Amino acid sequence: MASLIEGQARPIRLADIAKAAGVSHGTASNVFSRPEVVRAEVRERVRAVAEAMGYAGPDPKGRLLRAGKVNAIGVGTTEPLSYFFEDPFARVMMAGISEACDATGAGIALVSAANQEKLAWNIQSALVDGFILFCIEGGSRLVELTRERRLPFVALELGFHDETISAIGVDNIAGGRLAARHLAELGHRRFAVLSLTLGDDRTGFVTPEMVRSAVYTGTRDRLAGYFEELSGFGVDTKSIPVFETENEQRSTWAGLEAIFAGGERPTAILAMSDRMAMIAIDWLTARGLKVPEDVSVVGFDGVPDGALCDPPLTTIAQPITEIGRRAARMILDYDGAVRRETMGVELVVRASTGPAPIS
Amino acid sequence: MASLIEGQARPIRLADIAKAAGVSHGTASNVFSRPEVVRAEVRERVRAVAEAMGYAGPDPKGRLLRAGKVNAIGVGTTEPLSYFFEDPFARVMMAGISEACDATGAGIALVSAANQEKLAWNIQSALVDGFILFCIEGGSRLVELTRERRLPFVALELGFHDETISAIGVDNIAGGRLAARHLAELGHRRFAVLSLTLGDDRTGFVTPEMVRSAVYTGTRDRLAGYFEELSGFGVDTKSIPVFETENEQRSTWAGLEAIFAGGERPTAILAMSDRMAMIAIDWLTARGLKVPEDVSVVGFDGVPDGALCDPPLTTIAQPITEIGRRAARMILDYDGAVRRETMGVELVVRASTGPAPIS
DNA sequence: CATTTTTGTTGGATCGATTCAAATTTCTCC
DNA sequence: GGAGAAATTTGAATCGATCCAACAAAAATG
Repeated sequence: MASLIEGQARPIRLADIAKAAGVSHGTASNVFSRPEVVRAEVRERVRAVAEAMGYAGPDPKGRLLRAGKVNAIGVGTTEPLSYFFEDPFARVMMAGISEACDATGAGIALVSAANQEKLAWNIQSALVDGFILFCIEGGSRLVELTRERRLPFVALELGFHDETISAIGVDNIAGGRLAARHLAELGHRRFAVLSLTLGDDRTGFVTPEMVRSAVYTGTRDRLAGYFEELSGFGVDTKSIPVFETENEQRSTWAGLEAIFAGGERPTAILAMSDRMAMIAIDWLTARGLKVPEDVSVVGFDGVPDGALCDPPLTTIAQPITEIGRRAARMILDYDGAVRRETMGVELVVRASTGPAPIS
Repeated sequence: MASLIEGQARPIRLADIAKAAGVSHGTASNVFSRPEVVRAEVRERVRAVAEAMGYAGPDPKGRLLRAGKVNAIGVGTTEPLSYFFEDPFARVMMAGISEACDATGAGIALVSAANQEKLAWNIQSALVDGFILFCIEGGSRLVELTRERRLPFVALELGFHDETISAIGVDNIAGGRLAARHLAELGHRRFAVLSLTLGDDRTGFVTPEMVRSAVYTGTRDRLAGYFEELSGFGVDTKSIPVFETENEQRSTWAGLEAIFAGGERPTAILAMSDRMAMIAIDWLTARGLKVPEDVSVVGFDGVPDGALCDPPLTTIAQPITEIGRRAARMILDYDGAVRRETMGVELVVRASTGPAPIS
């Protein structure tokens, strides 16, 4: 049926249809975008001509320029694109963003890049009305690049203090306290911390000065929460080993090796992400240490995988989906204001934590 | 620094800075897109003016219209957007697509919609150079809508025979045979099949006539593979219950209930997706039936979750990531040809299958 | 110094639609 | 039949850039 898809040469434009049907551009345009204002007879004639000529419908590229709004939001990260589909935290967040976008019919464009130049280019040329930024490693660079685009944007998990930009985060101090209190109440007194990064591209043990000069306030606050609470239980926080990792297996293993190489082994591990916590559980189990009988582990984030692992993970749950929804709505309903929201977190007790072993 | 982001009234255009800097718009354009052709002195002057006026850089909307190519590929489905982040099969596929896109710097736009009208609109207005279609339920509608856009597209997991469109799929017959042979060689003789849908929106037991008139040839072929192979082992395939599900929990449970309500219980289940297979394992375990001692289960797809579940799932693995990569490249390197590729599958034996129980 | 080459700049045309004020046609109703 | 109202249609202007042929200026060459 219809015409063959030959003559690849020059795609048919609305103007071609208008001429062929003997009407003006204006009318031809109306046939597609506001059919009710065109007389039925004319409308059908134009439609027939369009069909016969194999017109694909008004090209969104043209419409876009006129309309101004793209009706899509960009989600950016410095990780490779596959991060969105593989990382459990990102996935739940994306589900929340998707929900808000689905509700208003907005699209989602994923923005990322292997290297910095490409990232800059991709951000500059993304066809979106605003950005949601996953600020992990190199978040400040990402924010800087995005700021130049002068489009609304929201930073997620904002790792640094910049009051001039919109952001949604969680109460990291409260989360840290909740985790620490839970373990302390179970009788634990010897701890170790698997920390997210405090600055860019570094792993290893952390000193108090490094904490003070932390770039990422999220990390700093969780640590502060842990320490404040533990101090209240009479724990000497200065002696707690804090190992900075990159939230992946290699550096987390290195951290665990280093922590367990010392003489006084911890009976409880405070991990700043569920991912690290689960890696830690695997590592401990492989070493013959039972979780939670020998070592308790508490994570942070509350990703669904945590409930499925063995043993199920005790964690500080963030309202990830809700954060995603709100972030998307901030962009969709942008009103020019800088908004900063802090969401609450809650302790979810599962089976990776238990009473401190009798020493 | 720079100028305040006030005067929201009218964003600055390239033409504005050209005038302010006293150069033509052609030169101003060159400053941003081909800086090497403009004299250093002029270039810096224009840049300074742009900076001072708070110019956000050339608007991609404008560039796009001229350039013609969007440099992004659309991935469409009839499921809600969150499908891409939640379904394990989709996630692996997206990882493959992401990889190819990352490599060439192309973007990904997710296209989906709650209802049909919105879906049509979203497909019509997606800013992409081509589409990759997840053809699940309602795949034919999706293909029809996309065809009207007259942009290159590839169907994934093509569920119906339409030789005029590009598609990438797997050898479903071979996969079916592999699964069936494995079980038959373990001594199984009583089977049940948890099938994907043969047509749209139906669940329940399947009759031979329904198989013959199947809309989805993928489903039909897997079934054919199962039956051909089992016949070779002397199994009466006519007596094998085949239950059509929607690849989710509710209908899969219903299928299992129906299958196990009968007198002669199967010792082996052939599931057409890993998802169903895992749901089946849970259901059986909850019923007190041991997998694989009492009932063996083999899945189809080879998603990573299958290796993690308990017991780890024996399955027919598709090269999902590779399919994704190829699909993306088909769009990125589109040459006007209709391509149809069939990928091989392989049997991955894990712990969900074992010798048939002695009856 | 005249001529060619090289290098930089200009401004009109174009990409493909939408919009809206003005012009035209059609319809109502006396 | 004609005035006035209502319904349609027109066509120029616009969205924001890039491209390119033509021109101008500066540099190199004979």
